[in-house]
Parts: sequence; C-alpha cells; structure tokens
Amino acid sequence: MTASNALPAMPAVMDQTSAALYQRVKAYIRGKARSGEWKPGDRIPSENDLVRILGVSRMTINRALRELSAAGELVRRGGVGTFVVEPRPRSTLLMIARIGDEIRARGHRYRWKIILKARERASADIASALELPLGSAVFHLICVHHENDIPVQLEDRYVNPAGAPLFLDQSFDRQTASEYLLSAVPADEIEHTVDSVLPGAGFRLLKIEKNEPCLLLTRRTWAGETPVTLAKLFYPASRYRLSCRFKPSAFQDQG
Amino acid sequence: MTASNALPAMPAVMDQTSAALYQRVKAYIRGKARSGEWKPGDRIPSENDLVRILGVSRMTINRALRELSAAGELVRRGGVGTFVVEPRPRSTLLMIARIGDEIRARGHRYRWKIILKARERASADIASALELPLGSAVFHLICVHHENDIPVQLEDRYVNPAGAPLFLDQSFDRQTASEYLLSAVPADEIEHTVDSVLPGAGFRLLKIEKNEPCLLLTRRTWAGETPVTLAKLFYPASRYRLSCRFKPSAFQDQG
DNA sequence: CTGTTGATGCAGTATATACAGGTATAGACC
DNA sequence: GGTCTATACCTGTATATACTGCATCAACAG
Repeated sequence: MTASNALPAMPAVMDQTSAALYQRVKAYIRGKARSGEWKPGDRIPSENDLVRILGVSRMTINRALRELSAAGELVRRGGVGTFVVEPRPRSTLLMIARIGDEIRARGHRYRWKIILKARERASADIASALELPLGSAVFHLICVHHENDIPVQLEDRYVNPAGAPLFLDQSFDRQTASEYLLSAVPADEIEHTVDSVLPGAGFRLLKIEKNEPCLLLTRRTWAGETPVTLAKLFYPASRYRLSCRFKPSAFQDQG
Repeated sequence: MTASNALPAMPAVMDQTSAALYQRVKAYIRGKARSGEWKPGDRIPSENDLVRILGVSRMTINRALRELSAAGELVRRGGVGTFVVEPRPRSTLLMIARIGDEIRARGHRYRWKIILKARERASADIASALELPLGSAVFHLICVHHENDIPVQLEDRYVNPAGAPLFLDQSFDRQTASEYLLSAVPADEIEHTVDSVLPGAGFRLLKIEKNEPCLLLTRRTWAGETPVTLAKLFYPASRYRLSCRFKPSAFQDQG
C-alpha cells in the first residue's frame, strides 16, 4: 500500500508490506488480542474507530472483522460492538498440537527419546500412503514422548524426501520431528484417522500391558499436492485422550 | 429484494426474500453445483457473467464466491476462473455425519434399534456435562445401529430438556435421534473426545467379545450457550474407524 | 414512577468505481 | 514453424457511499 509512509500515526504492525491490507488488519487485531492488550470479553474499537486508528477504509476493516468473527476469534453483536472471544480448548484432532506444549501446560515434565532415525525403502503401505512408487527411499523416525518420565505417545513416522529433503539432517534433540515439519513444511491439508488397536510390538516402548488398548491417531499431511508425512501416533488408552471443540460455522455456514 | 420483478430473467432461486442477498447468491451457486448442472471441475460463470445473470453488483457476487471458496466448495484461480471442487471425503470427526448415509453410501443395509427411551434424573457426570444441577430431569436414549445387521455403533445419549423439550415425543422409527436433533436444534458448537475403551456392559449389544477394544466418541453440542446433548458413541475397533481430512486454512489463515 | 419517544451509534448489507496483477489467445513478426 | 507482444478477460483488492435494523440511553409526558 502507498499510504504507509503518508500516515505517521499508523501502528507499526501495519507497516509490513507485501501482504493484502485486510490481512495486515487481521494480524493487527490478532496481535492486540494475543498480546493481552485487548483481553477476552473486551469490546474492541468500532469499525469507525479502526478507520481512524489505522487509516484504512471501513469496508476493509469490516472484512477483517467479519473473517475473524467467522473464525471464532471475535464475536460481533449487531448494534452493540465487537468483542474478543474467550479462548476455547481446541486440540489434537483438529490442529497439529505440540504434545510438549500440552504436557508443559499441565505443569509436567516433558522429554522425548529417539528410537530410530533412518532412510528406508518404502513398503507397499507406506508407498501408497505417501503416493510414492514401491521401494522409493523414505525417511523413518521412531520416537517416544514422556510425561513425567511415563511414556504417553509412541510416534512412528515416515517422511517423503521430496517434501522435506533435510529431514534426516536434523538432530531432533532440541526440536521434535513434528515441530521441525511444522516450521519447515507448513501443512496445507491434514488427514486424521483414529483407530483403537493393540500396540503390537510397541507395548514395550510404551511400557504397558500387551493387551492394553491404544488409540492410534494416523496423520497424513500435504504441502500442495505432495504428501509430506505419515505419522502413526500411539496413545495408551489409560494415559491420554484426544479431544477437540469447534464451531461448525467456522467451516461453512449451513446451507 | 426489490429488483426481482424488474428482471424477469432472474432465476427463481433468487426470488426468496427475507435473506441477505449474498446468501441467496451463495444458495444459487450451491444449487447449481448440487443439482449437477455445474459439475465438479467445471468452470462456472465469471463474476461479471453472474452480475448479468443475477442482476446483482459484482462486489456481492464476489463476496458469495469468496465465502464459498473459503468453505472449500469452489476453487478460484486468479486470471482464470472459478471452478466447482471435487467433493472430498470428510467425516465423522469434524462434522456430525449421519451414520445411515455413510452406510448406505457403501451400498449396505442400514437399520437401528431403540433399546431405551426414558426420562431420568441426572447423575453427577451427566449433570456436569450438560451444565445442569445434580438430579435434574434429562432424557436418555440408547440405540444400536446396524450395517447389514451387524452392530457397528452403540449410541448412549443424554439430552438437555431445555435444549430439545420435544425430544421424548419423537418415535425415532423413521428418523434417528441424531437426525432429529440436527434438524430441530442445529449445533452452534461441537466437542468431540475420543477414547479407547472396553465396552463394559455394552459388549452384548454390540455382539463383540468382552475384551475387544472400542473407540468411544463422546460428543457434546451446544445451541448458543446451552448444552443440548451428550452422546457416547461406541464403535467396535474391528468394524469402524473415524477419519477426517481438512485444510487448516478453513479455520483461520496462519497468523 | 412509568411508559413512550427520539437521538445516537453500531453492525450488516449493498452498490459503484477503480486499479493491480495473472492468464490465455490471437495475430504480428522473425 | 516458433516466438514475441498486444489485448482482452478474470480474479483480487481497496475505497467511498448509502440505507436498514437493532440496541442503548436520555429526555419527556402521563
């Protein structure tokens, strides 16, 4: 936009160029809410106030607020105002949550241990899941995640080298594989499948009984049209559950 | 809208009054796509074409197309056109799918059987889940769903009378409880929790072994601020899996 | 004290206008 | 024939303007 140097009073957040204006307005609002300057429940400035504050037309403000409201981050009440929404627990099934964050949020100790890190040839299952020819090279990682030294997740992950060629170069001692992939290859599309299974050979790693059922969360992600990773995440039923909460309207309004 | 009688060529879908214009445009587009007149992959008329067809300003068309595109029903390519999207399998974990539709879509026979339909006093668990005082009256329904006469889901449902007072008046022989609630009390908010459990006393109803693990999908829904229903859905691990696929950007763009 | 009325501010919607940048195609040119 | 270019078309974005309906609050009349 050209006006950024013409309006000295404009907040710094708005100065980043190379993004659509309404996106920068959204980022500005999110920033205020996330920094705590606008707290949950607060009424935020009206559209016309924001016109004055940001030096942007009301329709642009309106679009930013409308989209944030559709995403559930704001609530708008006609004739009253726009409010910051109370954050809701939303987790594992909808987003790719960082298990470490969840564990630390409970005030517990988090550590993980790499069991295997290797390049392998894709079996039929893996090849088909990653849409690769049978026998292609794939990266394979096995890892156990602990909460207070108790295993709570067994991660059995395959990675498409085309999607993340530097994957094996990572040491994964300061950053988990999931964190690395999240930052290096943002997922455009996610598929989650949940099964209830017996852990098979993994029962030793999870330190559970051979016949204790596990949740198996199978996650595939795509970057564009390319499958990036296939992760099988085993959770001992007694130690973990998967949960999410969302507004259907965030996807599409009923029609 | 007032122009409907001035433009005889305007399609009938657009004549329904009492809804926002851009909503009616969305309905018109959806109708074309769903009726098959515009097939997946087809390029639909450009914004300017739709201006002429519907007699509505381009910005209104633009808003309708943009929202349909954000909802994943259309794909827009700058400088090229707008296309109808291939429907993706999206299921159980994200939406409230009708299990009957899923089963019939596989070409199998679907039937269900009511085991219990009663008014009860809420136990501590149920009262807390429905945010009611301990001992309040709640509706209780138990039902088994069959695919080709094999039980695939055990439904143990509690309903808040404040949310659906006529629930017990339904016979549920032509319509399942889930279908009734979907139509009578659209859910503003949904919480899904997945556990891996042993079915307890339900193993007889599901005709499985006592120690066969089950997926337990616990669903709570809200209408506004009022919890409406708590449904515990048991799936024998060997007969069903839960899956979903989605674009994270459908919730909120990264920011 | 109560009920009505009116002013004010806000969200929501709708339209016209404008420009930027991507894309495809026809026709000129080599 | 192959390549370049002008052109038309399409989406995407940004702005100004205007009208509707709702909520709130204060002034006023009974």
